[in-house]
Amino acid sequence: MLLRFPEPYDFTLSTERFRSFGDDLANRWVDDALHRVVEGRLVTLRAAAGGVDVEPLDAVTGPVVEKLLGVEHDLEGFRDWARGRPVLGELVDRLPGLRPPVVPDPWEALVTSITAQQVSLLSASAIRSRFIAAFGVGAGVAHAFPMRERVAELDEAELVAVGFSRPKAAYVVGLARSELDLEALFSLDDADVRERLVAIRGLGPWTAEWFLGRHLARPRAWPTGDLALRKAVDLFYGLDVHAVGSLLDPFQNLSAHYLLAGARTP
DNA sequence: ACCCAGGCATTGG
DNA sequence: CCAATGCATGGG
Repeated sequence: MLLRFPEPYDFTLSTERFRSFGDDLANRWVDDALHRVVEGRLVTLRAAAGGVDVEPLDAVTGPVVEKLLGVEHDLEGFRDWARGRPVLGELVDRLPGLRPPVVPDPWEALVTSITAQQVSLLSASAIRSRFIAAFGVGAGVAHAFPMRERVAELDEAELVAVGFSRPKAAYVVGLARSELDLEALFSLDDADVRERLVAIRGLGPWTAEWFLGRHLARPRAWPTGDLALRKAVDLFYGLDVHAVGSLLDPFQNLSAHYLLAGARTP
């Protein structure tokens, strides 16, 4: 069934991330389609004229898929704002229809970020897939991301066995066992979200900022510590990432995604 | 055999 | 308070 997005929307461009950095078993790119488990059922997303072909599309999968595909981003506002600007004006023209995907689940977003700390995204996705294969429930070509409750019961050694460093294994198990209500974070403002996250061991400024950007889709998220973003900012502006952040207000989040995508495909 | 890759906590000055 | 260090894997 067709899920429509306002034009311009380019599914293939928007999902390029999954292909260039390695998908994982919970977000699997096979046969020109993205596969993900939603409430125990396999859902398949494929490019289609006018939007995305989603199978099955119903009251349960619809909202998750819309969130996954970045429905919360104010892409129209961003494009209007970018028009006539030196760098982003050119990037929105060069990358029409790029609507960055969002991690639909907060627990998955945080664990995914922990796996990606310091190491290459390719290496992170390899480790993550072994983790998902071991502790997530399979449903055809994809697996559900391992549940927080399950991970809370694991021994750290079980995570080390799939490739986590010892510190990261402790971070993930500690987060799972923590009192933090991840679903409640969406009602807090950006500063309070950062504060709550950074208070947990293993979640630093970089992870908190990508949580704002990639899970909550907050417009001002701007991960200044991100190595790739620093390089992209230097490439396009020749300026420090902090200085550029204020120039991009209030569209830092979409700007970051466009700068990163633009730097990848010159 | 190196070195780097979309961090973070811990330790030592 | 800032600099140095360990971490584990995948790719070059």
